[in-house]
Amino acid sequence: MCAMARPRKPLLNRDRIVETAGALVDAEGLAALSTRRLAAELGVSGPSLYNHFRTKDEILDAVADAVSAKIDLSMFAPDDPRDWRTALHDWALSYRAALADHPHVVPVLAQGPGRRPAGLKVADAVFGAMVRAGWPPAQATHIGALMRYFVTGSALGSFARGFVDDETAYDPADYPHLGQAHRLAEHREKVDEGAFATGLRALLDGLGARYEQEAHVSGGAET
Amino acid sequence: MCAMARPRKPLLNRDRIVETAGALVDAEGLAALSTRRLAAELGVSGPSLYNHFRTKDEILDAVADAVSAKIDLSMFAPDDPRDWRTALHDWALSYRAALADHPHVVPVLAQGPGRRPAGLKVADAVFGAMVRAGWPPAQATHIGALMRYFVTGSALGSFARGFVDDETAYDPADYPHLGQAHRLAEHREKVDEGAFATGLRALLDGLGARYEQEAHVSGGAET
DNA sequence: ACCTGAACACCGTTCAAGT
DNA sequence: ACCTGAACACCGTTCAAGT
Repeated sequence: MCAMARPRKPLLNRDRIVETAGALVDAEGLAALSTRRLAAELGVSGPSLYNHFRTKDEILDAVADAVSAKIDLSMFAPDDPRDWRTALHDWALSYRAALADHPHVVPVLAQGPGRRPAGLKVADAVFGAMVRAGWPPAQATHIGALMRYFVTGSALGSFARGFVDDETAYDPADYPHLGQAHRLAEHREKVDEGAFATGLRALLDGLGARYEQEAHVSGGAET
Repeated sequence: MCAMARPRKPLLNRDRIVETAGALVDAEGLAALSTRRLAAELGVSGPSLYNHFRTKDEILDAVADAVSAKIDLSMFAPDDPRDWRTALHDWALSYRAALADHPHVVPVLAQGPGRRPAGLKVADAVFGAMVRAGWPPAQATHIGALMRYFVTGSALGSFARGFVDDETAYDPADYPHLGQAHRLAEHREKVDEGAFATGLRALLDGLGARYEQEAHVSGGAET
């Protein structure tokens, strides 16, 4: 056959690597992503990847950022009609949906944006919108942070999936109130979505009360 | 020297393994925990660990459960005077403090209790207390879940640490509102604790409003 | 510039062998 | 029962060599 060294057309590029890595992580989890396995999937040898990324972690960062890029930020645009409360609500749903589609990537995203462009765009958009709505910068920072806590926490640890689907696992003598815990696995989605909806509503109600109470009169822009 | 095969007194036991593994993870992170490294730290050879744990993951589970065991649950005791709102608040602080002491273990804990006894005790206590306070079981389940989302989310991704301490990292053309983001690393703790306090307060205020609104009269089951 | 195979220093786990 | 060294099938990454 032809001697393999450098093809005239590159076999690899960053996009193809990120796409394949993402598919692998989605299908089999973070542990399945090894440079050798990924390279095999791409039809090249392991070290080839290092012509396009400096480390495996950089590949994983790019995969994570591709997930962040799917989060809807339109509600934070200056000319969007939604008030800050509705904007946060709609954003949280889109945020959670993006992570729920790629649960294995959540541990990476939960660590914060770092230098990932799409992750930074998200942080920038929510901060800017909250300040425009009248929140003091310190509070706007807190809101961005606490929303991330809640959304990534909910996406990372599906509550119901956190219990084992095995009746004998939860001895009533040890855990008097967990009699039905193994049943959680059955209606997993309902529990997770219910808990998320309840928490989001409580969070926004609580923030709303604080907003009104603390009289955010504007010296400049107003709602 | 003496031929090494089986000492009359076992060199290893589960507690010693878990303790050393926890110290290693705390000091150098999850990636530093390898069976060979851990064994070396314990003065034995790698395979010895398999006499006490079936897999490395089981060791990690035990390390995580030791962290859960440090969470204060006294506020959920039936004879404790604290109302449900105060109990949730105090519990959240203790919960977060336990995780903050062992940040590298949080990704494991965030996955849910599984079969870990201390993790299950936590879930059992909060669920029991919420039902006793008058919440319908479905809502009590949601409360346990959403509190875990928020606390693990906050412990997993320190918001401020999620940004890079490098002024050039955040180009104002790309992120118009992140001008001071690199400064977050400076007052890291203040930001993280402020965001946590703001979120916890909003969450409890929101739940409180819902509790009153939905008339949880005691004396029997309620919708 | 971009790919290769060989090599280095690691992994988790199994297993027969020792006491 | 509990530890050992050897072995298996893996890792991430470096590097000289090829085109």
